[in-house]
Formats: sequence, structure tokens, C-alpha cells
Amino acid sequence: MENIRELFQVMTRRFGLLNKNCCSIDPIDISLAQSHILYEIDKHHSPSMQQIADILAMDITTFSRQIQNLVKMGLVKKEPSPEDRRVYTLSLTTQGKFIATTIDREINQYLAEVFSRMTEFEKETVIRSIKLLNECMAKSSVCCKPLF
Amino acid sequence: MENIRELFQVMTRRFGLLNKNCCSIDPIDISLAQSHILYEIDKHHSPSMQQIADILAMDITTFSRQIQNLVKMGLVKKEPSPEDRRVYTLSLTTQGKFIATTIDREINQYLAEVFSRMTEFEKETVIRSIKLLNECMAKSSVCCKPLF
DNA sequence: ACAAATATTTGTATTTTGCAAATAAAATAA
DNA sequence: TTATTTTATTTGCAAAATACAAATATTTGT
Repeated sequence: MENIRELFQVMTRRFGLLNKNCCSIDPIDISLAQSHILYEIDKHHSPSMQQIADILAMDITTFSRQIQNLVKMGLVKKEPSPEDRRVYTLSLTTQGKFIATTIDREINQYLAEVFSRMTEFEKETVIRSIKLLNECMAKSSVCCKPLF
Repeated sequence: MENIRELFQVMTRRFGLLNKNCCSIDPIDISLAQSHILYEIDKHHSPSMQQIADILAMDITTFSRQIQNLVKMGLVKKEPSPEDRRVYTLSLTTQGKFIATTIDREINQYLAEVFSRMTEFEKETVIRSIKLLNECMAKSSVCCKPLF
């Protein structure tokens, strides 16, 4: 059996690189961290700051400042929550949504190209494998706070 | 078919977290970037600075300074190459090797624990899937300089 | 021998990071 | 209900990471 960590290392490095390279949309450049933030805000419905910071395992103070930047850039909207006045609710502006969508399209395009080199069966197998992996990782208790 | 990017995002985030959490060995704390550097130096035979910086897609000036730190910490040895006097050759000190090995053991331990939740057949399938994925990503030309 | 290319370092300025502390609101306890 | 504790977020601050431009040294190509 080959070195499993090495396989993961290569795979995640490549995917990380892909994410990074998809951070330039037209005249706008965002950082990898910002791209992840947009992605998660887009995915959730009116999440709070703490919620997204937790998901990204990001220090809340760093996150707070990144959100300030994204608001200044006009990509994120931050509104006080009506229910709990400690909480701020996040959402994407039209511009932010556009960026997030464009990045998403590019990444999925690349992935589609990669999968086009496989047979349909292989593709199904690989996808099922990643799902299984994610499920097993989620169950594991050995490591990796913050868990989510 | 579900969202493929999301599957990757979750998987790589988890693995990234694992890597990060395995950066503390006893009294020594290294950064994630430094952990990756140690890993790659360990993997190659007397690599040059440029070589490792390329593999990690790291700016060479940032890399140079990180190596300076690792040398100061006593984890990396940097020697002028006999063949080409522009080049410096990198290797791990005993201490550095120890750190790298310990990190490697911890990560593989976690992965083993994750795989222990699968049948032998599933495990084989997942590993073969990741390998296939890596091969197909390597072939792809659409995206992702720096390629390696 | 000379120009161009390669490997590495330093100057410098910007950005990111994260701990400690502050603020404000909500939840819980007395 | 008032006091205390907890939770969400921001700011101060100092250290670390980042990257572009320029410098240095060496090698390669002509």
C-alpha cells in the first residue's frame, strides 16, 4: 500500500491551487480566505458572523476584519439581527453574488474537465468515494477540532 | 448529481484542519506552511530552495525567509551545492526529521482511524479513486498553474 | 568575453493573524 | 428583579506572513 497521506497531500494541494487561481474575476481580486467566506455565506441563509467563522475554523477577530473589508468592497452586506441584537447577519450583495457564482462556475468547469477523462463508472465511483470519506471523517473523534 | 465542488471543499477543509492541528509537537509549534516545507524537504533528496518553493507554489522570497526561520529553529540545514554555487541544498536536521516523522505518524494515524470505518473493499476503492483523481488532475491543462 | 538567464537574498510596504481587552446584549442564577 | 455569567462582535496592538522591486552572485549561451 502506498503512502496515503501523500495522496491526500497532492490532491488537496491541487484543489487549493485551483481555488486560489479562481480568485481573480475580471478587475476584482480577492484572497483565498475571502473566496471561502463568500462561498459559505452564499451557501447558508443569513448566517451570523460566528457561524461562518466556526465553519471556516477562523479566528473571530480575523474574520471580523475580513468581513469589514468585504463590506467595504461592496461584496457583503452586514445587518443587525432583529432577534438578537448582539448578532450580525451576513449576505452577499448582487456584486458579491456575481463573484461567488463566477468562481463556482470556474471551479466546477475545471472539475468537469478533470472528470471528463474518466469513464462514467469511474466518475461515479470517485464521487461516491469522496462522499464516503467525508462521512467517515465526520464520524471520527480522534482528531480535528473544530469539528463540524 | 450533487454539488461536486462542495464535496471537495469539505474534504480538503477537513484535511487542512488535520494538517494544522498536527503542527504542535511537544514543546515545539510550527506553522502550517512550515509543516509543508518540512514534509517536502523530507520527501526529496537534497532539494534546492527553488525546487521546494515551486512544489509548494510559494513565492520564493517568502520561502527564503521561512527557511531562514527553520534554520534558526534548528530544524533545517542549508548547504551550498557543490555543483552550482548559486544553489543551496536543503535537508532536515535530526530534530527536523523527528518533527516531520512525528507529524507524519499522527496524520497517518488519523487517516487509518478514518479508514477503519470502511470495509477493506471500500478502503481500496477510495484509495484507488484518489489516485485516479490525482492522475486526471495532473493531465488537465485547463487550469492551475503552477502545474507539477 | 558579453548578454541573458537562474538562484537566492534583502528592502520595504502591505496584509494577515491572533491574543487580550472592551463593549453590548442576552441568558441564567440568586 | 437584580446580579452574574455567557455569548457575539469589535478594537488595540504587536508579531508574522506576504510579495513586489531591486541587488548579488553565478552559470549558460553566443
